[in-house]
Amino acid sequence: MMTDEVRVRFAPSPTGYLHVGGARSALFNYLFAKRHRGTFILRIEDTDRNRFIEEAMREIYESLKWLGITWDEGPETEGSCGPYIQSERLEQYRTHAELLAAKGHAYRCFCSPERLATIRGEQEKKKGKLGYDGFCRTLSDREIQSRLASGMPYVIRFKIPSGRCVRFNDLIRGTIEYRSDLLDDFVLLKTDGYPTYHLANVVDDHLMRISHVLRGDEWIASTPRHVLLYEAFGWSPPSFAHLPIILSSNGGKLSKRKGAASVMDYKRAGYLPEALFNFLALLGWAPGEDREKMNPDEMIASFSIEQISPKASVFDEKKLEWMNGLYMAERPVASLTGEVVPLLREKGWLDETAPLDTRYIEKMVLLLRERSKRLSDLVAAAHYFFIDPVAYDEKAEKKYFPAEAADHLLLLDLGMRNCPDFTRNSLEELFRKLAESKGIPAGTLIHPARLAVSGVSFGPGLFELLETLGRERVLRRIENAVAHIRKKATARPTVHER
RNA sequence: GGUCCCUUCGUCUAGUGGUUAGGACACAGGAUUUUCAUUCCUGCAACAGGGGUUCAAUUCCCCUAGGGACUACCA
Repeated sequence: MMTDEVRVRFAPSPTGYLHVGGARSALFNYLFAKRHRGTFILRIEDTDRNRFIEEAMREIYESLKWLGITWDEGPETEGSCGPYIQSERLEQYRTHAELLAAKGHAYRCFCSPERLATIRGEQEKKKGKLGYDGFCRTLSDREIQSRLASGMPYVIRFKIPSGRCVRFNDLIRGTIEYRSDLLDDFVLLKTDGYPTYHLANVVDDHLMRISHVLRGDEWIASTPRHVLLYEAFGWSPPSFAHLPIILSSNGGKLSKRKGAASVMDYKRAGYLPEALFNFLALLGWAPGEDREKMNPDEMIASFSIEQISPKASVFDEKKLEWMNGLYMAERPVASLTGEVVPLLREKGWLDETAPLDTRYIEKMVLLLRERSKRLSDLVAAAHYFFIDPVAYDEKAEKKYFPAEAADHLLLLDLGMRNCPDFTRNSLEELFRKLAESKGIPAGTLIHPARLAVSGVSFGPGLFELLETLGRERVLRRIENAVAHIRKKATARPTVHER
């Protein structure tokens, strides 16, 4: 090793959206790089032309940026080891595959997909070892030349050495051993000239001087192949750490069908990026000291691979909700308002022809923020700030809209009409005094008033709510409610309720 | 089938050869409040099972069970 510089990479393949499991891998790489003042690299592994999805690259970039995970080298930022998109490095892979062939560590294989399927079928029947049988290993030069001359398609396979014990150290689990005889001669370069993951990964990690490979634990079983590849090239392998997967609450994989799976799903569900960042970091990693809510700098300061658990963890959305609530509470109102406005527009609650009443929306956000766990909850609770209630919650109406409530509301209407400044304090004074003069509990006025202005029986403190809504809206809604109650009262005699 | 990985409250986890096995989320109860939410108390709840090693194992070793990954010209 020339240097002990930390260089890590997140290497997704653009086959779809960025899964939260992938995001967590990216996050751990990021935290580790920052912890050691190293370099975090983004590399796109697009060597499968069949599964490539154009849209996916953009979604990956967008998801990472939204989460606040920025890369030091990679697409869009570049760096000294580019290009960082594998389809732009095909020459590199071909050269290296040929190099291995020349050194006797690899060979051309002309076996047809049909033959491969046949031997595979037989192996399955015999329940023996699966994998390529090495048929083309022993082709003579003459046979190879004649097939090449006739334009027969071929792949380049790695020649697995026999009788070897392949050992590597996993920073999270310790030593892992495999017998090389269990491995088959895997493909390095495909018929179409693209490399397989194994080749591209090893070549790039070496060329990009990657010091630590932190990746999903589905790669454990492939690691001995990679180790053998490094050896064949004469390179020293990086350190490895395999991260456990993230499961859904039912113990299975996290999937779109069972709710959310991608980073953008969580954005759409109303979560804040800093909350998801914090939550994801704590899945499989714990800094000790019972600390949970941490900002990125704190996480970076205490991050270490040794503290990562080898155990798969369940994504507990309830806990994410709780944590999101904490971040909602500390987000500045102006910032939260910026997040909420587009969502209100989607709902069609904002008058697009009028100028945006930011002051009003900010006051609303201030009232709703502490009782919302997600942006979507806040928006869901915001309707009556823009739309007059057209109906009232049924149970609440039975409880808070008795016939005499109309008289109470009318008195309040009169009082509020004459209330000099319409602030929470004077409104509260008005309510309390009125209740006192009528000899009734203040709640007898408060509850019907809340229902009248909001249509529901819960929400912010009534007086600040009234102040925020403003006199005009409040009086209009109170009068609507009075009319509603009176209409119901006169209708009642003709209606037999059960 | 083969190989490999994993196993502390329901969930995320801390932890140690001798602890009342700690915290957080969730859940339940209570306090506060004009409602809801917040907040604050309190409670419930775990070392997968079986063998060893040891004066002593949740902790070290082995086995079993359960879960998972890989076993492609996918990553």
